[in-house]
Amino acid sequence: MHAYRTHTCGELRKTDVGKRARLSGWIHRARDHGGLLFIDLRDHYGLTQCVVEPDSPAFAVASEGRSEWVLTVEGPIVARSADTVNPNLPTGQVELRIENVTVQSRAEELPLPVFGDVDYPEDIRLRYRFLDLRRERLHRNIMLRSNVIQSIRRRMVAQGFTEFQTPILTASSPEGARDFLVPSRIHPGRFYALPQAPQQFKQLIMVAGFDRYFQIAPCFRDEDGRADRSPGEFYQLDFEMSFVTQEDVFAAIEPVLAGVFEEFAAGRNVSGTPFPRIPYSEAMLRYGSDKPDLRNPIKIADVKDVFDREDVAFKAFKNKEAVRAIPAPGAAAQPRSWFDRMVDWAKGEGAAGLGYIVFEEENGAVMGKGPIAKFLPADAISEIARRTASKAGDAVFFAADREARAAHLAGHARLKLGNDLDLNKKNVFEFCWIVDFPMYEWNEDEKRIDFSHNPFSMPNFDHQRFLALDTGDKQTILGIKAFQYDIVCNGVELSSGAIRNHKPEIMLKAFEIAGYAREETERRFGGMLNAFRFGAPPHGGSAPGIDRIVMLLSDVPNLREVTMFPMNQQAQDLLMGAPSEVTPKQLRELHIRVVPPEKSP
RNA sequence: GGGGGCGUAGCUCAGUUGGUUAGAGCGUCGGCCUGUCACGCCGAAGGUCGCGGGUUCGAGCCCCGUCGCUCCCGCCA
Repeated sequence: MHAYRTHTCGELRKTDVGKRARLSGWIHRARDHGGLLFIDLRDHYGLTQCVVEPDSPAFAVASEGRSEWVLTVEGPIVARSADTVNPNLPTGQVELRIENVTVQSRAEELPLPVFGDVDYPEDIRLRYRFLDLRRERLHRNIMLRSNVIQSIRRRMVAQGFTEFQTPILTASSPEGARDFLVPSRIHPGRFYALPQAPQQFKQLIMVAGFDRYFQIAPCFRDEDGRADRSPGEFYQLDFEMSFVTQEDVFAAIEPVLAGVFEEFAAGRNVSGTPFPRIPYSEAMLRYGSDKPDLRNPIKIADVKDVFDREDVAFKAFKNKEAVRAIPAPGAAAQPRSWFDRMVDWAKGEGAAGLGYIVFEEENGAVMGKGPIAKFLPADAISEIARRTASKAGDAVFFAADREARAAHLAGHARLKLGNDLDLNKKNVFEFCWIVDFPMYEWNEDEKRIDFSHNPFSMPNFDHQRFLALDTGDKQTILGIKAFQYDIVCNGVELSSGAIRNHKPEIMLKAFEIAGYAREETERRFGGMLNAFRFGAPPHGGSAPGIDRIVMLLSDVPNLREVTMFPMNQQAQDLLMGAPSEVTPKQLRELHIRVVPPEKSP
């Protein structure tokens, strides 16, 4: 007989009755009846009830056991009587009658109970992560994560992709985030950087002729955390393809994502392929966001021209850069206080206010009510109703401001209304692509043109005209779209990707437009530019976030629920005690001197 | 860097307008219990009310500061 177990704790069934078994696991729960002792023994696979009778030589030892001790028990498998079967347990038909027991390991009083389903404070959960991970929900989430990654690998390989590893110690990279730096012992004063993403490497892999690459890639960014953004490190399904158009990239990755989501949807619906493609400008108008949650049926409308009409007496929205109408279906039934709370909420979001109109039926016609309705002629109100698909019983809110702020407020109001009015579809994964991102944006603070997203995207613009552009032609430049695209699912940005700019002249010009002299671009990205001078295939790819995929599938609001050993929001590992101080010897070898921040008095 | 919330027993929490010795459940320890599966019953131990200062006859509660955790803004594709 094996030293520790003949079966797992999730394995025994009625057909095993009569066998002898040896099980090892943790005491999940013990019920001591004095004359009879039940121990629920738990391992990775499940739970088995074990019984000791007082005449058993094992009784004395077993009755000492407490929660989370590790035991090995041995004895016959017996059937439970009909009235003692536990239908909630896969092993509930049988129990192991303990004849021998060995205590493998004792447990002190627990700082975090494994049994039960109570929420505990994050810092205790993180400090005792090994206990938290024993608990059913987290254990299940971590297994889901592993299964999702396995499924992704299988599907990517089936699509003809090959997995390669890229360096972890590399050079400071061109993404916008702060780098984690690693000092070089051999080269005083020089530093490696951990990759923010394997962006340049995967492009070099394409230049090297490997055609279709992927990697479950660790990425490192020294930025502050959020519930859906781990501080420090996270994983992406990084992939890249040669000789492809944007549509080829979509066609390659859609079935992988849709397939993974269907495989693990557990009864939830997955919107079909192809995913809808929504131009960035339309997303910002209709959803007020570049990551629209399509479970929410509300669509924002542009009504600036209605309020600018001469016969509209309402002055507050005149000459605003944008006026957006956010429909609130069914909201006419809400009390006045509900509308007041919406207005207060908008002020909390930094808005001057939030006008609204309530649509009511009167003599067979739809009438507008509310504080601003009396300033609008009937046909203006019906035009607003038409554009927002509103009918009697509905309401409409207005956001008027500079274009970006109006879109932002309208987008947030849309989400709030979807939640508050319970309008959102349930148990569904709604995917979409956001396409046609602008290549550049105007930086009002510094009065200059910036890359609006990834500087390595190919402009969707005639190449000859692009090379001939006057860098001062602001209007044309701000109108240039890039071959760049995001995947969004249920309002969560899963990935960003692009068809890359593989032509050195166009890249130098693209950077020149954003204010980088050719010499500077050569200096910063010379490695890649140089590679592109020796035969670079047109290529593109993307990088869906693994953690966020698992978060959506396991329906949790926080990345720590799907990460084995996460850091806290302050980017500390409370279990291992990272970051930590190091010895003076280590610092000397690395040519590092620490200058502590000055304490303000 | 900024804003909100939280901090009371090992754990989850309650704690009235500032008023006697700060309570409950789980856990721990002791006792009883032969069919439980959130076992039950009896009893006990366990507290720097995050920390420091202040107001007050009196502070878990009010004020100031500070630390920790968390969520958000900034930041981050």
